[in-house]
Amino acid sequence: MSGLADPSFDPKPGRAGRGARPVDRAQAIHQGVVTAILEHRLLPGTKLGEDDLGQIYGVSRTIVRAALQSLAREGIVVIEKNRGAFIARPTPKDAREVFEARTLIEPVIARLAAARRAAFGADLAAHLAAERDALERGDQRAAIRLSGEFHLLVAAKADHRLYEGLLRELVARSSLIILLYQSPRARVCGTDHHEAIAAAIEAGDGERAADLMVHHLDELEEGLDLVAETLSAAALSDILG
Amino acid sequence: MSGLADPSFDPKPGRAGRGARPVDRAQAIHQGVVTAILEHRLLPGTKLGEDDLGQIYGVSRTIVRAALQSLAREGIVVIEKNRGAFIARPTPKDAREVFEARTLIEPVIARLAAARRAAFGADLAAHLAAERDALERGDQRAAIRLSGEFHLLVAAKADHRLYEGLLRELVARSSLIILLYQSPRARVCGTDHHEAIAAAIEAGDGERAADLMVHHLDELEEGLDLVAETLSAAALSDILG
DNA sequence: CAATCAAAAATCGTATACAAAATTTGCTAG
DNA sequence: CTAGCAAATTTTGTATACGATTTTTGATTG
Repeated sequence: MSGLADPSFDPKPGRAGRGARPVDRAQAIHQGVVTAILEHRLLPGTKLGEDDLGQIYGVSRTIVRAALQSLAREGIVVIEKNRGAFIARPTPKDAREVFEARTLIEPVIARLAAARRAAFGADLAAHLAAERDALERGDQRAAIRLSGEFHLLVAAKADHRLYEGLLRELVARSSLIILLYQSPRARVCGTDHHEAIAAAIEAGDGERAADLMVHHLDELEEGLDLVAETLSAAALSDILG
Repeated sequence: MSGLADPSFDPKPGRAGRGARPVDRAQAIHQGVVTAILEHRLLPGTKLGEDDLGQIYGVSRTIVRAALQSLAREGIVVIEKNRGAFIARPTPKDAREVFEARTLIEPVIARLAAARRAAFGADLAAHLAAERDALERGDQRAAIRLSGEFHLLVAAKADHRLYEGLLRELVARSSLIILLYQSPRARVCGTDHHEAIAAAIEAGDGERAADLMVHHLDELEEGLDLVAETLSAAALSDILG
């Protein structure tokens, strides 16, 4: 039906026509696509046809267009003139830039979160429990998504809107990067790092939290194989050759 | 005709109907608004009516809408449901966040630029000349805009797309912040700081460039009066009371 | 049988039409 | 003269229509 891969495309099924709140439909589509990316259900290169999305969400192309443009500005979707919208394929350079930015910003976020730990509920603990649970249940998709959302949760606690919004974008892009470049040997990220970071934050030890965060990100990046210059286009012929 | 202030609204006049390249019209509107903000011709709170902009640029509301959504995502325009789009009014907290982010990112950018100084033309020198010239001519608007563009020029030299795009957003927001909060005593920024930074970059001294950049930003921020909690809404009644 | 090219189908870009909401205007009453 | 309310106007939200571009299909030819 669409582009390179079709991972049984179905972000946020059956959510249409609810009476609760007719919130911004474009936002709903945006959210649905991002979640699908976070769960590795939408793969890089997948085409997002305007009519397709419109039909899935029961809205006109006008709304879909707004959502796609929004996604494009975040760099997780690429719009090619007169050709359509596709899930982005970050290049190795993109990947390095994203991780460099995260390594710069996230320790700062961790410090801020640690400084405001009074405002915490049991949110962090609850999240970690959910992460562990998904891992034990073998729910790979939820585990991957939750792993990314941990970072966003910390950012939310830091009470810094700008950093939070920026990180949201970076995490989504990271998801695509990991999907494209994670080397075979790299193990699925456990919750150990997250738990250690959470502990430092809740102890109010900002420096330690920041250090652990940097270490965590470095290890994540080391698990990538960013030499494959064009895994992108070459892959298909390699697989089937 | 429109909102709070109407600074003889006219971003990019008479540029329509050129034959050169019928590039993305939404991009043109975006650019026009940003430039107007950089030149302090568009003031915070100004309403950007869809029909108004459409008429000015000779396009339908569809295009205008795309541009406004793009501007809104960058935080320099606020869209209120069923009320329209307005130039944003950054709060003091917004202002602090923006400057904190700039203080975090720009020294890194300066280091990157210094490391790649081989790729420089005489761009930096030419820009500084333009800045000086505008200042001597007394062209306040050009001077303010060029001052912001200096930072973007350095970022462009750093060859880091992500940081460059992010800084573009931060600089535009800074322009609004300065307009809203610059304390009366703060002198108009001269070119001294920029010249020193440029010199360090061209000498390949990344550390010095980074230090100077931080110092420059700190001084910029110190020139702001961020205590006025609601200069925004209160101002009008204060002025006329 | 492979390659080329033209017609057909699908998809995007943009303008416009209509409904919903907010703002403005103008009238009336106190 | 001011306050409050209702009609009229303006403006935004969304769907749809139509032209332009790209992609696909299928036939034709070397």
